Amino acid sequence: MEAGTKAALERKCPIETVIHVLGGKWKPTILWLLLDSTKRFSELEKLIPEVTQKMLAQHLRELESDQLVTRTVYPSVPPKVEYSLSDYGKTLVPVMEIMCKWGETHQRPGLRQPVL
Amino acid sequence: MEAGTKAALERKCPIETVIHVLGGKWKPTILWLLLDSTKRFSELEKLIPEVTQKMLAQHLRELESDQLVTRTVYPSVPPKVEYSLSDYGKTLVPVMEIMCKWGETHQRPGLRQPVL
DNA sequence: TAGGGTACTTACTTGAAAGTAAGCTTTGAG
DNA sequence: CTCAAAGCTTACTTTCAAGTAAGTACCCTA
Repeated sequence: MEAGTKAALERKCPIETVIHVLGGKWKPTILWLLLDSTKRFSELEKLIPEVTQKMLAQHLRELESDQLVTRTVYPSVPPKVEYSLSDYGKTLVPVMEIMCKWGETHQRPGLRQPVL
Repeated sequence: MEAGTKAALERKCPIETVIHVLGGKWKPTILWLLLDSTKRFSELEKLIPEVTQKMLAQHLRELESDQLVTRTVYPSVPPKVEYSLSDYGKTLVPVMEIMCKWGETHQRPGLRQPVL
């Protein structure tokens, strides 16, 4: 660990942890959809038409490695893979809800807008 | 507005709005410090030694244009500029608190860690 | 007249995230 | 024998946030 890193860790705002796990371009949307119900890869593709297979796969892998999402493979042909919000992922739900609420209320013209 | 954008806007998760305003590398830290009290540019520099003047200025300008932060210039020599959390910025406090809490609880080894 | 303090800005470079396009695997159906 | 379906992976390119380093403006003090 290099000099300064420990101090940085101590001062580092825990908010960044949340931003880190939710911070991928499509992650909030994916989690939001999974909150509703378990979904297959192809269902997510259809529900988020702008996302590429690469990004969807990558974000799902990251959410899985963060343990927010559970991946279940059914060894059938053609393959079937289901993604669902884990119990751990569900601990994020109140956080997402309050973020959502603020976002809805305060998303308005005149402020800098996120890039679509 | 190009094709698809409207649909994207409608489906777009409001969580992204929050991530957008808090999403700069130093923004959560800056807001956290301003929540405590009004601070000068040079004070923020000292409190966040890793940030460069460029990034601090840029983030402060963005927070100001998002109306979360108020910038007050005192026309003295040498110049004095104070930054404080606006009333609007204060509406974000409960959101930041719950994010912080989740971050503190769930920041742990074994998960993908944010880049320092 | 030279230097110092405060609060920046500008030009350039680096690196990570995201996008594009194509390929792979397995097996049953035509 | 070939194709389609599902769920990816790989190689390459583009975009954009962040970092580096230097410069600017102002007036005061020594």
